[in-house]
Amino acid sequence: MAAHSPFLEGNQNVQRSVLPSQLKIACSNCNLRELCLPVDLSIGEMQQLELLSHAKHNYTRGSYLYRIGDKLHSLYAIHSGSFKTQFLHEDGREQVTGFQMVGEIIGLDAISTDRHNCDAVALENSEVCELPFNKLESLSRELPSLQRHLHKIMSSEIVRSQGIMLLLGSMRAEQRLAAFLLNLSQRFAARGLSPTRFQLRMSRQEIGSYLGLQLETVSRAFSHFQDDGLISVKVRSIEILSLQRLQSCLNSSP
Amino acid sequence: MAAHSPFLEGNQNVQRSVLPSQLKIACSNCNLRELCLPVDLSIGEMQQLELLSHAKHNYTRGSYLYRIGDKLHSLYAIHSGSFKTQFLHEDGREQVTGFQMVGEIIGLDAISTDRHNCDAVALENSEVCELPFNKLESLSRELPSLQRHLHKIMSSEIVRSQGIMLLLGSMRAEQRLAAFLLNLSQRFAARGLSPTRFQLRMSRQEIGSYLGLQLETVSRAFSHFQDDGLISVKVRSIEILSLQRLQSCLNSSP
DNA sequence: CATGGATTTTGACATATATCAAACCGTTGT
DNA sequence: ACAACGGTTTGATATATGTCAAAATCCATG
Repeated sequence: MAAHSPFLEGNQNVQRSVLPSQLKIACSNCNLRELCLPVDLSIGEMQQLELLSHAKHNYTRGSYLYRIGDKLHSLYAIHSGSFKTQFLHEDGREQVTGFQMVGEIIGLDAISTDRHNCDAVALENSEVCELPFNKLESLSRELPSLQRHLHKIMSSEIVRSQGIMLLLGSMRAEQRLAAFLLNLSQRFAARGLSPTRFQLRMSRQEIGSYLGLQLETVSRAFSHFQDDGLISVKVRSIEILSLQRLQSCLNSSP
Repeated sequence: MAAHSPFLEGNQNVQRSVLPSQLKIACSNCNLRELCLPVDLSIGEMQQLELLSHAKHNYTRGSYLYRIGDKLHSLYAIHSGSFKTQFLHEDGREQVTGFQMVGEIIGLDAISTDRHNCDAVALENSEVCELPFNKLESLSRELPSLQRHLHKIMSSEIVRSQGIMLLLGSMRAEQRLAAFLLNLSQRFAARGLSPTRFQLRMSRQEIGSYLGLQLETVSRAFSHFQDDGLISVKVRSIEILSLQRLQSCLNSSP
């Protein structure tokens, strides 16, 4: 989706040198990548922001970060690990609406109603930084660049959803899976991780739910890609052998 | 989706009485329903907000409010008429991502990249109020309730998209159409218009694109609902005969 | 009021994906 | 090491929806 700029990363101290046009920082206690990186803040402002996110919490695989109906207190910046968000259908079935990884912000769904509209579940043991939403709002009233960036994050989420609507509405199984893998690839790349070899932290079931497919169809699509030499999968480990050829899967006509 | 509260509507003058807890207003030159209604503003603040939206523009059926790639200048409050938003696929096909009607805000997709990520096309002759985004941002820095509400509007859009993901990912043709009609019904109801008799301003093709179906499938679903006595359709005119029975279509298992 | 083009409906058929079922792993715990 | 269990793969079949084609209807225009 959105192009990511290169960045520095680390867990060193708070003080950073301010680089010419783009402030490159990593928060002392949390990689607030999404929230901080493109924002052009002074060091003093950064410190204010960091004060926001003093609380870091751990979540074990399968535990809930929040549940449908929970009151909105905070947004969360994922410091390590990953989550899924899911709607719960009246009739019991669930639909995965997204997978979130390191550096992404989770919880935006709750702002409209003051209550969370989906569940967020840890896919592995994970750490999140809590960003009390009231404080975020008041700080963004003082810092126009933070305000703008908060708006951008929300708008990105809208654009992301629209991309998935496109995927669900007009792509077939293998195109969907290709799009999904390429999206993961880009997100790993943007974090300086390998864009071709990574772990799938979610089950075939969850991938299927996200892509509007049955788990068997997902499995078959994986097998097919493998037979065609596009990827090499071993259950949860995947290597993309040709990003280019995978990309060309997206442009098949019907 | 979100519950709508009752409201007053009209094109009278600016001055309004402030009701106990909820300010109920209609802007003098634009029904900024989405933007104003749930916001608890003083009359002075209201006037500031109205100053924002002095520009009202007309769009004829089929004309573009904005196009993919256009620079973000403003959000738009629909004063009359309706629009569709659509993505354009690389390979030329388009996917409708939403239909917007009176009182709704359009343009939120552009904030993330400073450029519009979809086309917005008038479905009929329509009027919009322009809300320069810079002014909206600076005003919302001064007015916390406006800020909060702007956030809510964006978040609602996120939740709306997630609802459509659910629809596209796990409902079949007739369930999708039922959900679509019920959603329209609610939105008409919230505007004080008939929830059971209204015009469909979009083609079967556009409905299909939005619902991830072919136009023939949409047409067949309409016919089927009609045969079952749930609705009465005559091309673009529809009457819902039993909201309740239509609603029960949503809960069929597979 | 008649004509022509676009939209919608209906039909027959093809196909992608769902569904059901069984076999195959990989992991966990005893 | 073995058993037990959940997740995954693979196979056979069913079905909802897509596709193609023709007829019917609507709507704009002269």
